[in-house]
Amino acid sequence: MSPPLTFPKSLHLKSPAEFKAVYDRKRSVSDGLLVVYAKENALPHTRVGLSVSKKVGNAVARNRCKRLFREAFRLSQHELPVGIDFILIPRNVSREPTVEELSASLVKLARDAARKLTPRPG
RNA sequence: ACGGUCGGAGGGACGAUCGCCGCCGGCGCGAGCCGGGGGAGGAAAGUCCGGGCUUCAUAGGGCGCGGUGGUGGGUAACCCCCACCCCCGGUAACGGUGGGUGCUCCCGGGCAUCGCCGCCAACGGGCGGGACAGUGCAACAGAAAGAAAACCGCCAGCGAUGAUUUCGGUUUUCGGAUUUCGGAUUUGAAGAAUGGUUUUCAAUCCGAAAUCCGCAAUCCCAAAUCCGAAAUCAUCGCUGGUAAGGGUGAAACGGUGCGGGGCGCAAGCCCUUAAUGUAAGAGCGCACCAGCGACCGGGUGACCGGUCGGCUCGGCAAACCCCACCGGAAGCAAGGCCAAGCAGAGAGCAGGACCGGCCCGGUCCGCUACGACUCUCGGGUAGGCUGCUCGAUCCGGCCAGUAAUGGUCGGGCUAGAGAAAUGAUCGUCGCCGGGAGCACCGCGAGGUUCCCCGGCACAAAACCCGGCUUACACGCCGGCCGGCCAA
RNA sequence: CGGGCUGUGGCGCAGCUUGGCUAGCGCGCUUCAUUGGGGUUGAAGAGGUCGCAGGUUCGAAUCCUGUCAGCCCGA
Repeated sequence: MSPPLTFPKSLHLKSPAEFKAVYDRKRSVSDGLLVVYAKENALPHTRVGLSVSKKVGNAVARNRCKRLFREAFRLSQHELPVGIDFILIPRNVSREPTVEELSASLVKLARDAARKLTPRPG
């Protein structure tokens, strides 16, 4: 039995202070689709925030981008490391990616970021 | 049916799975769970206007600043909407013209087309008050750019100069000499270093003028020079008149047309009469058009129509400005409430604070101190709720009104997020474009169905409304006008 | 939400207030000369819908209105 694939507001990053804390941790990884910032949050779950600039397009294009990001996070949240805050930033504005591509990219980048947060000596 | 033009409404549908944000009901101490139902637009956009709402004070007067500007309505209000007035633009059609081309014949027309002009359908555009309140602007060109004159020109008179003609008068006509001037030739000299070339001087020849001498010397004719007078013409100057005209320019005290006949030398008189006047020359007279003013009529009004007068006074205020009207400011990050936090300290002032351009004026607190207000400093810091969607609301009927819109009756509740929801992935259908063939219809061009591929716009609430503007794939509907065909 | 600025050759700017004078300056570009060649230098030349649309005016880069794009500031 798989756990529910919900995405309530408690899993959102909201305040500017929370965003600033994640950025100040300065741990980021990226590929052709995404830039991911990460920071430990000492909570029993993972949270996520979205940062989509005006370079993406008008309001319709930005909303579309954020919805795709949220759907990718919702569907793959149980494959991600626990207890970390992520910020997702889009790259490669020219083409709209699919949810499957975003989920695969997000899982890979989240695990890399988690490894960067807790570097194993040796 | 075609063409032109203007406008309106829409702008994917259904289903499955997994999700997001409110609401209602039930269960649960609670976290939460279950069920039901709702969840972007015509422009939500740009933020260009106007309001509601909130706070400042219940938003008052003047100045300043800003805005609006035909008239009459509508509205909570408006840089909005409706109707009308005026001006400008305007294609087709129509009429005119006869420029180009083609065809035709009866050789000059006809027809077709293109061009130009006029009148211009629906329609489009207009920050559409005021230029005898004032200050300004108009490059270049032009005599002159706003005020009436100056200037050119024309006319008259006077003067000067020159030319021609006429008249009158003086002198001369042959030869020689001198001087001056002009021309030609060759020679010589000098300068520029030489040659060439050129300049100057001298010599010779020719012509003209002045003076002198000789001859001739009576008159006439002719010619030439000079002087004087008159006339004409040309140029210049002065004075006076001026009422044609002045190539320019976007624009120059408006434009077009006409001005008869008879007698007489003339002045003048007579006739139909509108037909006069000057030394000369029309801005004179009349008619029409434009404009102005007065009166009459119509319209609530902007304004329109008619008659008369005969004055003819330009443009730009989207230059400053003047007039009329309107506008207090800030904005939901407005504003209100709650919880939490070790919790204050010092100073200033008798007056302080506020009305956010200035002044007047006003309001509140306090008036001799347990208070009000302001400033500074230390520590700490964290937010949450509300405002938040029932409203100039939506749908339908009826009534008033040309319309915008208003009234009334009935029904409905229709998103409320907050790092910000309204979605993601599929399936079926729809629409558009393309492709290939099977089948069917059709003589044929072609059409219908099935199959495959691609596409389906512009754009997302952020307190809420009314407008404006801009963007928009695709089809749908309607109004108005035009000519043609038919009736 | 409120306020302001800019748009002119390929690039960076001036001209706008007060409408008319040739739309100008620097760099760049092209050609020619100079050089064995290049640079430098000199001479000549090309290149501008003045963001777009409409209006006012005799006349608009300039004035007015609308619109598009970009930038900045404040809360």
